[in-house]
Amino acid sequence: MVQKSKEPPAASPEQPKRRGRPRAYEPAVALGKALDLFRTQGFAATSLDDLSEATGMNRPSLYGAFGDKRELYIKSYQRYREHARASMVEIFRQEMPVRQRLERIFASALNIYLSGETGPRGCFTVVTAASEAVSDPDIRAMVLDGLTELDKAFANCFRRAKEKGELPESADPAVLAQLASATVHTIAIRSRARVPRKELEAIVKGAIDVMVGAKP
Amino acid sequence: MVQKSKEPPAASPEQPKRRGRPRAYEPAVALGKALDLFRTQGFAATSLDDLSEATGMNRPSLYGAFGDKRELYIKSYQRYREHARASMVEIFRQEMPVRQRLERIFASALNIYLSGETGPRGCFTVVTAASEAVSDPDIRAMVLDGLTELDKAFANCFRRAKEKGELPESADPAVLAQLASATVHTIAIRSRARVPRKELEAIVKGAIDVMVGAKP
DNA sequence: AGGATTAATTGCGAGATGGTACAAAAATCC
DNA sequence: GGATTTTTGTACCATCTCGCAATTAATCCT
Repeated sequence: MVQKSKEPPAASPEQPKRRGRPRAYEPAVALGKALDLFRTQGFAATSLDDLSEATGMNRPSLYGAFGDKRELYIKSYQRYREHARASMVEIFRQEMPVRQRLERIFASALNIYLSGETGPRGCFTVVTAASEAVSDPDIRAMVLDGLTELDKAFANCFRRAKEKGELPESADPAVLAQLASATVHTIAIRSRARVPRKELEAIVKGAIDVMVGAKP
Repeated sequence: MVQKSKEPPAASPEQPKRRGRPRAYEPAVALGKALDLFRTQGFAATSLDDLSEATGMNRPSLYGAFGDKRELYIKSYQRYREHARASMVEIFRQEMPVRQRLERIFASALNIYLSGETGPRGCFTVVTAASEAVSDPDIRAMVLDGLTELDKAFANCFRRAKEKGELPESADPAVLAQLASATVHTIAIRSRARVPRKELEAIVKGAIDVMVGAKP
């Protein structure tokens, strides 16, 4: 049991005055705990007991709040994506040189991939692609969407840079974007093999140099 | 049941005259079937019943021949690596331009990743990295070794090219190698999301153009 | 206060899971 | 032919799996 206090959780901004017995958990933090587990262990290796213990909810409550295990996995993944997307939007808000923007994106990715109490957990999209995506069409569609979203973000980045004259006329934003995505994927995989952060950062630096030209 | 014939399997070249009851299966093909399953479903999602059915061996035989599930997984992975390594060696045997060698390597990877009766299965190293590698140190070490081996092969490829004057003096074989590995990883992941072969080939072509210069 | 409403808890059950014990079967050796 | 060796087949076990029904508890509304 983890979330267990007599005090009801800090009321959310607008409280729709829920009737009945108040929840003993906060859905958002419970979903976060579930996400943590799924990210590290994967779908099949995570039992409902694991989830129950981590969230502090017992099985029926989990079921009532999120549906069955698969639905919980999907909701966890959606939450993960929202978080990643928010970081991305933040990085794209202000104007800056391509190199700096790329550095920020990769740094953000590394922070996400290397976090974890028991060790790096990598990218949830990659983890899902490597497991459930082959057998579950719905999950596969979400993964594909995640991959595409990253490609588009990078393409957007390179397109802007080209418009500003930061890249040569010959540069193809789509190709560079897929190289950048590939770099994200490779560090996601390597991080799970416990490749040290320094090495991952070196990979990122090398990739950026190739993509936008070595720093003068 | 799959392997079931009265005739004993074609005697191996040197037959050490095994005593006792002859096997009803051929270890090599059984391991291949196990590998197929593990590659598509992953370790946790593959049950001993699945393995038993696929290999045509019942559980006690499986256990006797390969040890428990984890040992079987490890042996499957080693077999996968041996196969991949053999393809690589073949490609490195004869002299050829960098571009051509890269094209061959990536084509070989695509063939491996896109094969599978029920759909593409991707790269077993990536699949393992995304699942068991975080929790099992031995398996993690094998995965790390697999990643490193690929890096080295590509580095070797670019080093040779540079010596032959195919690449500018400024080219860094190690950096290019990691970009090439990243490309392998990204197509491994995308293949599991059922990205069509054409798109994967386009990604490969774009990456090669960036790495060794666009085709004149 | 009392009913309505919502959530938590207990505990169950049918089935799958990984692993093993034991005896029957099929080959070789003496 | 009988002993020996190795593999197979059947059956089993303890554990875990997911999901659900029934019950209890806490709050709101009237």
